[in-house]
Amino acid sequence: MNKDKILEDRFPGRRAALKREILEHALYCFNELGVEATTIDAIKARCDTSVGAIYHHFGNKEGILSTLFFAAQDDQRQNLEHELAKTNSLREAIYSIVSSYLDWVVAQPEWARFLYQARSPVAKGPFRQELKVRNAQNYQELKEKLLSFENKDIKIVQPFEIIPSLIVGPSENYCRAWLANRVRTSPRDYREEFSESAWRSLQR
Amino acid sequence: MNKDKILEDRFPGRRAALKREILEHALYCFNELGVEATTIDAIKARCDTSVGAIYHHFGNKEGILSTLFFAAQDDQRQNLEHELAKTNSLREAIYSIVSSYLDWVVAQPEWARFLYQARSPVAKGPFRQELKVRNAQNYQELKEKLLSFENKDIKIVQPFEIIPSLIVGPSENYCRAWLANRVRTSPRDYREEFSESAWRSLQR
DNA sequence: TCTTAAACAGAATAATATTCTTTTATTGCA
DNA sequence: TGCAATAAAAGAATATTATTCTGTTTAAGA
Repeated sequence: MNKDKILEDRFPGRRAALKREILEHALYCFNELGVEATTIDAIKARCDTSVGAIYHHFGNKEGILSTLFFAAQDDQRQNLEHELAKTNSLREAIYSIVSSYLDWVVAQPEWARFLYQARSPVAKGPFRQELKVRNAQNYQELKEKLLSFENKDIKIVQPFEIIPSLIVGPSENYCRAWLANRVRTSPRDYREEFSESAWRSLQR
Repeated sequence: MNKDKILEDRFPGRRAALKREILEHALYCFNELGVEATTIDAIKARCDTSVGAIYHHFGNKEGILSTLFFAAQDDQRQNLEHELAKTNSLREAIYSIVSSYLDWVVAQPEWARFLYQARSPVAKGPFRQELKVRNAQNYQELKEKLLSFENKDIKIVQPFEIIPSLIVGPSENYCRAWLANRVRTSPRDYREEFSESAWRSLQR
């Protein structure tokens, strides 16, 4: 299954089997019950282990949460990077960013749901610094990539800081709605619409 | 001060003074420490009251959270409704939605910050049904308003379910970034850019 | 095989949320 | 005004949950 790949890629081997097990069930609990309502006991019960094992691997609840969060974010970023590398124009890049975002959410709905709800706690918790660094890095890489394209013909909105919001804002908003069952249609079905709209929104 | 108006409008009178006091300080704690890390004791200490008083007014922690959440959401919605009522064309409506959103966030940064971080917990908690109903209502009203405008000349993207995401997605994304200090420039400074971009993104 | 470090278990403790009982203040009404 | 009746508030008692600690087992490398 695809879901497990995110964990197996990052915590490989027989030795980390329980670690992956705990993470998998913790993900389920966080999504099902919410972050605060998920107790260590509930996770323990679901994967039939001990508090000792959980605390050995993660230190505390925040540790489980952050491990999951960074694993998900990293997978999403890798996916984007991979798709973005193929592009050769700004227009292609926009399409690639939007499409890979929508595809990832649809392929990993549980991870995506978690990513949305865990951001705030992680941003406030003991790993906020790591989150900041990662965000800054991702932002820089994206900026360099996008600015590397020459644009003779087309005028793009200024300044750069609003551009990421214009590109992914609508897709993100729709994906949240989809994951919360407020809309039914899969985000993938709107790849064209969101890509083209993003592209139009950038031009001036 | 403006901040208090949200509470005074909804919990008026001398009798509710402590209730407002608790809410005000709880808002501060939730934003400062995060929802889960905020203890009843911390709130109690900050407004120099007793656990009995807190539980008398709100039942439990979730009650405080939900009361704050719905107060904020309601104020934001009222603001939008008020601005939207003045409009007479689709284009005006788009501008009004975007502008009132940006203005509200800038006017009430603490409430906006809270709204973003409290959505998930409320959606999972005992008030999820009320949240659902409110969302459905707001969605219906917006839909009716937007579809009420005739559009002879301009073709708009289909179907309707992606339109709200196209309109507010970018603004929302940017406001989040601003409240997290990832960007410096006030969202208000980009009223024109976000309004025009939204409008362009809708046309096909 | 032996040593060492990691993995795991579960009882003990600490922190936190919630309940319950009592006291005090406020309102509505005779 | 005075008198229920109800709401507000306090804080001790309890229940729930997170975390620590100590001991035991397991696996890897020498």
